[in-house]
Amino acid sequence: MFSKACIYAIQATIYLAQQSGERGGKPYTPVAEIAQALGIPFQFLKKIIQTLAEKGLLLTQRSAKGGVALARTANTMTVLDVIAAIDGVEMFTTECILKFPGCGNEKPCPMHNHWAVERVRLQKMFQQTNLEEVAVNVSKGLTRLGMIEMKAT
Amino acid sequence: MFSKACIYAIQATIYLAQQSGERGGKPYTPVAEIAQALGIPFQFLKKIIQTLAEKGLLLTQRSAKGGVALARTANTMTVLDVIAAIDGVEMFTTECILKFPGCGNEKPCPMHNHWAVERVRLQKMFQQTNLEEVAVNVSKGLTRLGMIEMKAT
DNA sequence: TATATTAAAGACAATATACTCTTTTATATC
DNA sequence: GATATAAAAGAGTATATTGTCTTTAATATA
Ligand code: SF4
Ligand code: SF4
Repeated sequence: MFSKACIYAIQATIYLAQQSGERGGKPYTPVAEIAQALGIPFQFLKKIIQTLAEKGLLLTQRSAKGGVALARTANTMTVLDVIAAIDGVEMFTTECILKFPGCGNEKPCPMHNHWAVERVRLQKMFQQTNLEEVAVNVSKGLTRLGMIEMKAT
Repeated sequence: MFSKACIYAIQATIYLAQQSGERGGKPYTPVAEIAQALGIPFQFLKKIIQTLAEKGLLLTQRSAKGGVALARTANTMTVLDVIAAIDGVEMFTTECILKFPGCGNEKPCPMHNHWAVERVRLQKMFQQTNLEEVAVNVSKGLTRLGMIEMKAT
């Protein structure tokens, strides 16, 4: 469905959304902390975060007290925004099932009529889910962000 | 979404479904013909077809006049059957979005509540689509199986 | 200004997926 | 039975993705 990089990006941004409401004078979170907390390979996560920063989703700051932070408030950033930055939205638009070049309504593959309905639902689902609401559920302990449940902070 | 092998498997089985109603005294289709017609790498397709045969979806026959054929009538074989044989059904059951081990209703990831609804719809969609109906649409020219439209046969 | 901390950058390594080649085996047909 | 055709089997190659390492640059703070 999604690349490993994309999954890590989703986890990391949700983690940042969780932090953003909570640390008063500490606006940035070091990448090492995120990687540690979520069990994501540190060096790999750095590259992913660079990409997210290039796409304007994150702010980065070097030096002590540096790290990364969401570029906008968590409730204005959707899971789809994150997916779009890493894997792109092609899976919801053109490259879905049989991935024929130039496919679509005029030149459909055999699954098109069925799939065209579903993919809109999927895209909407990711678009309507913003990082804040997800982060709140994680903080409440209703869902987990990593391999083990995280305790409420 | 699906591996290349899985996509090729779907295309090939639909092609066979298309043939099955049409060739009277020629029950088997050579893999080379399928690969040629659909623009799939021949050697790769052979391996995929071996897997489908091992899983009981296809019958194979060596020698001249040999080839492969569907093991059941096309209207009793679903697209989900083909997907299950190659990529498995994990994406519809356990390994969907964030792919945490042991996840599910009790230990959900942040997308679980949304996704759990969608994945059932997706699985049903592939389960309710059998190869015959798809093949008929291809034969009618309503949909295409390869990079260019196939003409009605 | 010196130091410690952290991101940026890019080369590199490991793994997984996609694809190819060669040899062998079965069997229909002549 | 000899021959030709096509699948079976398995080793090998190529490419993409995932993950690691090292060096450099920025900057907050002491
Ligand atoms: S024809 Fe439709 S369903 Fe098929 S791959 Fe193209 S956009 Fe997707
Ligand atoms: S928690 Fe649910 S949605 Fe998330 S990966 Fe597991 S099964 Fe899929």
